[in-house]
Amino acid sequence: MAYWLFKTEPDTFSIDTLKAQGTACWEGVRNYQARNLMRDEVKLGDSVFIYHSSCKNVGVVGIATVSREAYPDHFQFDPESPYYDPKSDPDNPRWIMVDVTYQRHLPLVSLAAIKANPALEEMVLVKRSRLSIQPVTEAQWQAILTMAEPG
DNA sequence: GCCAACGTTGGC
DNA sequence: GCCAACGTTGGC
Repeated sequence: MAYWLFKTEPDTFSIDTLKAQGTACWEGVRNYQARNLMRDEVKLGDSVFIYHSSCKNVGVVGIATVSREAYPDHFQFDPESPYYDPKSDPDNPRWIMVDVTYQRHLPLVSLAAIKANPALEEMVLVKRSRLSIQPVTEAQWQAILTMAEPG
């Protein structure tokens, strides 16, 4: 069982949207390193922190689980989609997605709080913030849970 | 809106 | 394969 952090811009897709949908496909990942993680390492039943980026309150806002492993992201073939990729071959799709299922909200654990916690200084979020699909260690997972729900 | 970090593209 | 130009991410 592995742990992950998935970033989303809440103006486009928030934890509340995920809660309303229950299960949602995580489309639009267009970065090779993030794609490779989803393709090779994100497994059914893994736990995921949902992280809101590019908004007023950036940070971890909830938990989901992986409910379907990698399959082609059909938006790459849709010219109307912002995720359209004309260079992707339908016989060999370049981009994939996974499905996630809502578990629960957490009280916001802000990026500033994460950066201020010495136990989290090795987090990918802190060291290499731009990756949109990130591995989280069990220790990091527990540390953030404790920050969200002390005691 | 600014801008630093960093990923991608394309000429050579 | 190098690297400059360019585009995107994302915090602030």
